[in-house]
Amino acid sequence: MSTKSEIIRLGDAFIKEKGFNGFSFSDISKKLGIKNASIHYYFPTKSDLGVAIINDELDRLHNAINEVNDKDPDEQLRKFLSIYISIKDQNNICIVGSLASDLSTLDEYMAAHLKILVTTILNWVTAILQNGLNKGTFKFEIAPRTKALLIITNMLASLQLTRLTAPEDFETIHNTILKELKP
Amino acid sequence: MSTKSEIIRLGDAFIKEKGFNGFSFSDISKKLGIKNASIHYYFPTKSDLGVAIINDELDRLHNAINEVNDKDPDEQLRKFLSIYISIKDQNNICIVGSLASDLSTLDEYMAAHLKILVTTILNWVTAILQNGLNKGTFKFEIAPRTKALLIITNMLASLQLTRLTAPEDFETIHNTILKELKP
DNA sequence: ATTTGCCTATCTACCAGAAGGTAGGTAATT
DNA sequence: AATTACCTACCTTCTGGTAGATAGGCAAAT
Repeated sequence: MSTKSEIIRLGDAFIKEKGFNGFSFSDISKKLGIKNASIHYYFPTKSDLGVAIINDELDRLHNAINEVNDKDPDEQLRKFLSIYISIKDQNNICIVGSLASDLSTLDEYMAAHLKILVTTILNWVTAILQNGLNKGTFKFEIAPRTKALLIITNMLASLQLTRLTAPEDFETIHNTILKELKP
Repeated sequence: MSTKSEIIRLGDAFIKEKGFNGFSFSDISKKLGIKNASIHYYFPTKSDLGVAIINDELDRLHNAINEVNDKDPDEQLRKFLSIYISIKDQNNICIVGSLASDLSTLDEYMAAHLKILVTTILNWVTAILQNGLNKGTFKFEIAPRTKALLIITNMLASLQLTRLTAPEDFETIHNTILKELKP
């Protein structure tokens, strides 16, 4: 892997572990065995790195969306939920939750790209739910967009919260979401 | 108000606005017109301040719990939800969500006190829901503790997320939670 | 075939400011 | 006399960031 993509990968991991204000260029350069200045060569400012990390996440999200594009809504939703499961397995939190928490410390560029990421997720889940409702795969009484917001907030905050409650709570929430959608 | 409680009040506000790693002693001292060293007089370390802020939140939570202790479950739940509404009105996020996001950068003392705060909230909401279920005020099919987790995660993450989606989303989520509990 | 020159990816060395924190002093209050 | 609530002055480490050097690779011009 190239140095540039290694920097993005490590920055992404640090945001999920410690938050955007919780890591420094030194944290990355020490792990890679390079100097701080080499990171500035690829990313002039920390915000430039932040934007690159968000765009990288957006790329992977688009890949995930395309991967299950022609599958049924149940499988699509499971694909969505599996993203959070793998974050939980690493004892991290989701990048959206991490950056949204620090929103007022981010500059306009990072905020704008974060907004695109959030909108993409929300639109994807809304479409999955709408589709599942039409096909009879899912059953719920509220607007698909609202249901999407409820499910996304459940997953996002359960990553943050269940590190402080019982270890099995995350899985309980995950299973309950699927169960409650069943017709 | 005493300087000490002003420091706690400002620290609390900064955590909700910028996160624990997003503010410094200078941010507080400048706002209060005192010197950094004066904050260290009351709180030797930043973690000491963090613990005091969490304990202060816990005090206010206990007050809120006692305030509606003999009211019906519907009013108790509205009291709980009103806490998030007033945070939203200030365009901030909840302190639990903020600190839980930065969990791995907090020391053991802050983490332990944060855990107490989370547990207190979860137990309170679980009790409200259990009570409402017994009395027929609420209707839901899952375990009260699980339902509490779902509602808390909805509120917590919607504060973070809805700053990036549509402005009315927060209120929609709030109203949906109440509506779905109706028998 | 060799020189010239530019591009890439790193380095060394440095900077100003902010971070959290400490030591010791002082003036007013109890 | 002791305590409280500040202050000045200072320290160390870390922060994001900059300037300029270097060494290798490629590629066109001589």
